[in-house]
Amino acid sequence: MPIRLYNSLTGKKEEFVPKDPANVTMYACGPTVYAMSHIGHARSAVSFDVISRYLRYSGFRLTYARNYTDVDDKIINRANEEDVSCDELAERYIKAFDEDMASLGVLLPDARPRATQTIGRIIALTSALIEKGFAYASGADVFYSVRKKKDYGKLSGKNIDELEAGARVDVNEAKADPLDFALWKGSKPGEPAWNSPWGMGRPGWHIECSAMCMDRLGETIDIHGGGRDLIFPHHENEIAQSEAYTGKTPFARYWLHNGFVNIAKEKMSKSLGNILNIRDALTGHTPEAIRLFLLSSHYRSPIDYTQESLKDAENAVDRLYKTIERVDRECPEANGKEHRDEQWFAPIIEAMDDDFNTAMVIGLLFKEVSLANRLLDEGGRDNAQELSRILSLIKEASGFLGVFDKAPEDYYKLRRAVIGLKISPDEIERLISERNEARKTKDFKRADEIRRGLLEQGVVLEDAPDGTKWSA
RNA sequence: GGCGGCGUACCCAAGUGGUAAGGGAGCAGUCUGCAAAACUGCCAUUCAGCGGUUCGAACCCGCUCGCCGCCUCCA
Repeated sequence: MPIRLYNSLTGKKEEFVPKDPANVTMYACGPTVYAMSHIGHARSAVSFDVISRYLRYSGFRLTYARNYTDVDDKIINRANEEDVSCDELAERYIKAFDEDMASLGVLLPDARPRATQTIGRIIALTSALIEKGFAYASGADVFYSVRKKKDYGKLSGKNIDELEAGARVDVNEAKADPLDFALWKGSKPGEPAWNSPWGMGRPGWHIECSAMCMDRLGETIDIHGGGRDLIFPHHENEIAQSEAYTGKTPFARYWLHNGFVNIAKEKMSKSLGNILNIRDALTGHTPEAIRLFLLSSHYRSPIDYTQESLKDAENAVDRLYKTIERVDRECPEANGKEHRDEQWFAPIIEAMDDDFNTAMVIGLLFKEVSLANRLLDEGGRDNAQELSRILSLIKEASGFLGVFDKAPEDYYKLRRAVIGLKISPDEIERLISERNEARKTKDFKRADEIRRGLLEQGVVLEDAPDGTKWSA
């Protein structure tokens, strides 16, 4: 079964046929590093992380690049506000972004180019576009002329005349046409600047991605991704300038765009003050819960972040690890045996092949979790074969989902740290013994008192046939 | 105004032509000293509404209503 994916360029789900299956290329737009990254950045990164993992899982040899845009108006403004250099500011937020991604289990892309390290290529591209007649210098600025390429608008479905009528574009006398966009901007004193044929200056917004992309992956790539909002103007402009430069169409064979994360049904925005940083989301929740939350909907759908939806994800992760732990305990012989069964795994592959339908995969996994518990209730050891199959299945899927890949005890350790459990495991064990003494002498009042006390501190007790278990 | 998307149970969410996955919540039962967890059963004759195509539609077409995104920086 081939992979099918939704291509924003054609508006259809298409079979994925890479240019060269032995060397698949993917580029995802990374953050502009001027502030802490938020849950929306996390969604984009997690989506393309899963896609890259799955392409590799499917047998493609993939080169995946994700950039940092580290020169930009917003960075300059912020750096001025804080009275630090642009480099220092960018460096700080690149580091923070990397840390956030690592905690969410996002693997490092093969290449992580920075705009400021690709200036030579940007200048070369800009010069070439002028030579080819697609761009023009105006003072110290260089603009791309959108009307020069007749298929401008093919990604976003816009046409130039309607955009013109929209009149929401800024008026700039230096431009021949209000819709033209800057490839190169002459810099004011104090701004980051590089020497160029047009004087000291810096790149415009869209050109850096074309440059980094070509630099790392070549003139035609297989997959180009990013958030939905980048379709216009960013990706539209990337297509225009790249195709004008190379003369090759298409620049990217498949365009993939992830949906937004809304906060309680509202778009995150500075004016609403509802931007949820990854770090804030990470206090009080395990990274795995956040990742599961993000993967519980299809990557193209909008999702709504609420306290409750996170709690749901948290419960689901707990349920899964609790079940794995139970299998380990009640049927140890199920563990360790690799039991890859194509037949049983087929529905999961089918779901992933269908435009990376992680929500479906998660549904299928939880069906297996229910089955595992039922088998254990019926007498685990008789079902070792079946249980080991389920364990293998979860392990296999966790490889590309990036969740459910820990040992249960590691997960619980992390969870205790996240919720800030004050009481020590030793103290808990001591109280459990005390309670079990009380239970033996039928002093249930005392026993319940201890249980209630622990519950108030976030510790839940379970009296199982083979002893009392606790969890946070 | 232009372009695009969405509307599936109390909540979240798959399913896109063959008769409604999964999770959470809730209710009842098994187990338990009581709980918790797990399991079992119940919980959408129906997929915003109305028409149409079809042997058959949540899935295709048309219209209506509602919500949202992009068109300006944005993941």
